[in-house]
Order: sequence, then C-alpha cells, then structure tokens
Amino acid sequence: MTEPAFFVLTALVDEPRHGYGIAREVEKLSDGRVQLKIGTLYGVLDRLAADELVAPDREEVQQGRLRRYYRLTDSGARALEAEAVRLAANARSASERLRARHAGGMA
Amino acid sequence: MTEPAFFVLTALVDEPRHGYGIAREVEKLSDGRVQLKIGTLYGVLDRLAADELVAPDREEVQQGRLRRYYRLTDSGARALEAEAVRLAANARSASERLRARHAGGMA
DNA sequence: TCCCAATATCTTGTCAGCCGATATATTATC
DNA sequence: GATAATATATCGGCTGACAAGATATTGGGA
Repeated sequence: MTEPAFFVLTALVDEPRHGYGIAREVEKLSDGRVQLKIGTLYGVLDRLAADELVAPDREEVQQGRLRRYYRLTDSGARALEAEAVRLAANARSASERLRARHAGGMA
Repeated sequence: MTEPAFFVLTALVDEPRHGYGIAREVEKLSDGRVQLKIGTLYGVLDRLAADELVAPDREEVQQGRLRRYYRLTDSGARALEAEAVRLAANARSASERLRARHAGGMA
C-alpha cells in the first residue's frame, strides 16, 4: 500500500468524507506534515474504490458545490489495520537495531 | 523515503554488507515478508550512495566472486531514525482511530 | 563432461504512481 | 471585476519498483 493511500484510509476511519475534506483531514491528523496533493488524491480514491477498500457514500450539493463522499469499507478497515501493524513492525526493527548500535554494538 | 531504501538502511545498521548480503539480511529481518528484488536493490544503493546515506566500504574477492561492501553513514543513520519515528507515528494514528471506531465511535 | 543452482555484479525496459499544471464552476470578499 | 477558497477532474512528466537478461565463478549431480 502506498503512503497516500494509507492516509486516505486513515482519514475515512471515523466518518465518510469528500475529496477535499479528506485532504484537509490528512493534513490535520499528520500535524501538517503530509499535504496530499490534489492530483494524487483523486487517483488514489479511484484505485481504492476499484479495490473496494473505499466505496461511494453519497453526493451532496452544498452552496452550489458538489461534494462526493466516500466511506471506508470493512475490507478497507482490515487492510488499514494490517498496514498499520506492518509499518509499526518495520519502525520497531529499525529502532531496535539503531539502539543496539548506540549501545556499543554487541554484534 | 521509499520502503526498499528503508530496509536497505536497516540491514546496514549493524555492519557493512555487500548487495547480495543486504538482500538476504532484509529477508531475514522481515521474517521473509520482504524479498528485495535484485533490479530494485542496485538502483536503491546507487540513489542512497548519491545522497550519501550509505558509502562504499571496501571490495573483497571471495572464492573468485567480487563483493562490494556498503556501510551506513552518520547521515544515513539519522535519516533512518527519523523515518522510523515517522512510520511509528503513522501506524499509531491509524491504530488509534481504528480502536476508537471499534469502541463505538464517540464522534 | 555438461548442465544447473547458488553466489555475485549490473543494465535495460516496462509499468505504476506521485504530483505539478491546468480546466471548470460557485460563493464570498475586496 | 479580480482574487481567493471550495470542490471536482484530467493530463503529462518524472521517478522508482521490478522482471528479465547479461556476465562470471564455484560446486554438485546426471
């Protein structure tokens, strides 16, 4: 799973959101570190929808602007959970090795 | 940082290794989950060397086969540490949200 | 002896995907 | 009337992952 896809799924965990709203939520939940590019966003959404990790939820017209909402599917939630576990494991193995190195490297 | 690059750096934390040895070490430290492709490996090494996150260490000829060793630079160790922190943060934010969802979603 | 597998390097070509740029449309502000 | 924010979508360039193949040595099995 690519990193933009990971963030899109994370942004959809609590409630359905529309494209622009996802981009703002991702920026918020990463403390401004990740700014999803608009050209990236819709491509990612298409791919996630094709894989059925997200699904179209509803469409609204608010103040004349179309909002197309997406929600996380059960399959998407499982995929996100698995990816989170994988990332945590990767981070842990690197951190452990670095710690051993600074501790004097008992190779 | 791309995932293959992350694994290459991790494999070099404890000691310098040559290309083939890196591939075997990555497979080992990921419990067989990550099998670095040979075409990926050398491209990644070139890019990491250009960025000075790894550096050529020495060359050996063992049993007629050339071994070109690479070592992690201080800059590489710092980059790996930062990436590990970032991955851990990403994994944590996703896991927390998923936990809240299963707990009943107090949105 | 000959072929294959393992070890070891590197190159080339294809495909996926990120992202900048652009287009379109509405509302609000200046 | 121009600009910014909100909101959608597409296109093209570039980077990077990876399959495949080239090259070379050692050792084992048919």
